[in-house]
Amino acid sequence: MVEEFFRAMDIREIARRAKVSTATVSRTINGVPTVDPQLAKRVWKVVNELGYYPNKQARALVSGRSRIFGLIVSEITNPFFPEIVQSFEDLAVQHNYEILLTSTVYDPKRMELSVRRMIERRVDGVAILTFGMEDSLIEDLRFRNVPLVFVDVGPRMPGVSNIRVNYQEGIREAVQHLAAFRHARIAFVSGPVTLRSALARKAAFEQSMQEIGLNVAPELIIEGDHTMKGGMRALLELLSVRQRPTGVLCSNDMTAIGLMREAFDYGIRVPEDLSVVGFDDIRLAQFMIPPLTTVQMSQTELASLAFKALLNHVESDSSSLNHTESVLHTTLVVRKSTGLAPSSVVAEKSIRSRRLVSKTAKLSETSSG
Amino acid sequence: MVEEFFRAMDIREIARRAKVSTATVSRTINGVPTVDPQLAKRVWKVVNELGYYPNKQARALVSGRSRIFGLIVSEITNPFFPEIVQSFEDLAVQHNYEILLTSTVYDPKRMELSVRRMIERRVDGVAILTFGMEDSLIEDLRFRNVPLVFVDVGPRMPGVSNIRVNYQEGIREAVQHLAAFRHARIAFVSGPVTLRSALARKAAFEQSMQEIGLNVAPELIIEGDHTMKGGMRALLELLSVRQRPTGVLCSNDMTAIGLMREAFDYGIRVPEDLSVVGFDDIRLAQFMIPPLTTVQMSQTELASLAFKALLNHVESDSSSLNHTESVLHTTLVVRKSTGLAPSSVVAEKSIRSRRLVSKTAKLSETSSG
DNA sequence: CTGTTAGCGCATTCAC
DNA sequence: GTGAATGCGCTAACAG
Repeated sequence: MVEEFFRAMDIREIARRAKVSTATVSRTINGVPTVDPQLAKRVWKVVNELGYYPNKQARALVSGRSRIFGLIVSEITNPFFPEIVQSFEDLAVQHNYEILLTSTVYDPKRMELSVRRMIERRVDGVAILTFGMEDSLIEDLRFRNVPLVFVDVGPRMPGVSNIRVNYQEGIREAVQHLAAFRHARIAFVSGPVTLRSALARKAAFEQSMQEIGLNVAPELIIEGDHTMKGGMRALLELLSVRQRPTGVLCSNDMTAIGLMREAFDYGIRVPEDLSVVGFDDIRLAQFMIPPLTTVQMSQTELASLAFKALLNHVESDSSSLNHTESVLHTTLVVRKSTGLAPSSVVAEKSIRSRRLVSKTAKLSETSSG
Repeated sequence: MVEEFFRAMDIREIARRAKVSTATVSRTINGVPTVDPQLAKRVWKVVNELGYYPNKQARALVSGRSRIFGLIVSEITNPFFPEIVQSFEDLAVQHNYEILLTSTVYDPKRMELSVRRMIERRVDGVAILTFGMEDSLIEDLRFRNVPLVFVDVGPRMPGVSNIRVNYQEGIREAVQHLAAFRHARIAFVSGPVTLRSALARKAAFEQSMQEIGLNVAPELIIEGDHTMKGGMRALLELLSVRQRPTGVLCSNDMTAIGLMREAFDYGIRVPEDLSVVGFDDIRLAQFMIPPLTTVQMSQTELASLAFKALLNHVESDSSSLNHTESVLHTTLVVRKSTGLAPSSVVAEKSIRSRRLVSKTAKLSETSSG
């Protein structure tokens, strides 16, 4: 059997074979109701037989809309993002959009490049989830009328929507949960102080403590960096403090995970010796040992709010001059990394500040060195 | 100050302002060397002043190449993938490509839709990382001359490249590592039997055991499903066996993590009571408690091989009729989830098959119920 | 070396 | 209700 050689199919070819004009083919495919059912049937027949798929590049060119939304994240490997990307894609599929995903990997050049790529592909809108962006880049986008949506850090201007996160709610719950468990010395491991979102979490912590008359000891406020390593370092700092905390709230889950990991190495049991609370509720949190109690900031909802905001912009006639402000709530999810505070005597006793060195540990160091 | 209203910039506008033809603008921007430096300078000046970015849609239309590579994964939230996506994007940026990421979420409809989206956007190639794909869909792609690259499961045909994974290497290392630690009863938790890659791992395990004269007990071969839940279930099955294993090799890291999590709940210590080895070496593995010994299958290298294969196809003149086969090696990374086998007496003693129920646990169940 | 012209594949006027 | 013609923004002939 001789296979027919591949010829790039186009609307013209369909038209020829269906014996109609290209305009009719276009109308049929796009569901314009004024097409004669007879002709439409002929067109669909040919389309299906030939497996014709319209060229979206061409469509975009003539229609002026690419049906692509940009999604800028700081790093896909940050466990906070995959969940968002997945939800965002689900919505994109649903609305017949494509998503152009780029990551900045904390590199200003890369961030600039991201924006450039978005513009060159003529995206219909951009969701920026990097917790910060240069004004000049925002200007680049806005100058070209590209609708934008930010989380937390967006400017209040036409064409730019914002999702404000209510950190206070969840963090207050976390602090009160700890207090209910008799914790009085509660530490906080912040994110990088350069991040507005990190600062907001810290402020929420401090306020929540004050609300219930708890003292926030300065030596119990540690600056982390939202990484696991940062969490590990934070635990070390906390160990060196004269009077140790019995509970600790972390600015994100990765920090909490790193901190728990280090605690394990030092023989500090969670939650018996130390209660740990995270923030974000990444999927991983529930699979930690023990499962992490954390403040949930729904990634699904975040994605949904962002997508809807963008969609709203492109669909509104007012040429994207509107601007919405939505708010994302946070709430505590209690799992097993928090428990009753140890009495201070017991606490001091049970915290053995020596590394557990096993044969296995030694072997590992040898084989990796 | 009155802002100049935005006018869609195009090559014609640049040409007018620089007092040259559109062809010259095009040549300049594309670095064609035969342009008079004087004119080029004038063009660049205008381009920079106006912040002109070429429209890639139009470029793609006329050039016939979109400079987009498709990347189909099964689920972005599977920790195995983000690392790959990141590496793939790094390469894309480097080579001036865009990536169209879609996930199939184990849904045939969605898989079909993925392929359709790829075709409609006229991608220059597709990397398929879903460990399986319908022949008819492959045919759809190949019929349109879209270069493809598969991992493990690709057909051997022109225009289709394959990355074969050498599972044997790493798994043999793992088995021998366990054997060196005096483990004789070693269990294996497989992936879904419908997955070729899972089957290959299991076969590699069995062969590795036989090579060193170790018996593989049928009751110690458990069918998992590459999820954490599956790992949890697997541990339960292993507990019910008359003579328990002292070591277990899992078909992927998620399984190992779930298994360890369940072991924790049952008071089974890793590695003192049970040595656990994973497969994949996802980033998370090193942050487990204890850090997971696992067989590494480099995600970075996988991404690189895939990208290069695609690039090779589009750059070769032979209209993508070539076909490469590359191999991805695997190797054991020893961390702390493996140790000396307990003597069988000790093993039975230390495995306490009762759930640890604490007040915290109760609280958690209450608050989530 | 530069400018003019003709499409790339499609949606959309405008006549009929 | 349908078709012929125009143009989206750009590159690649082709002349000059």
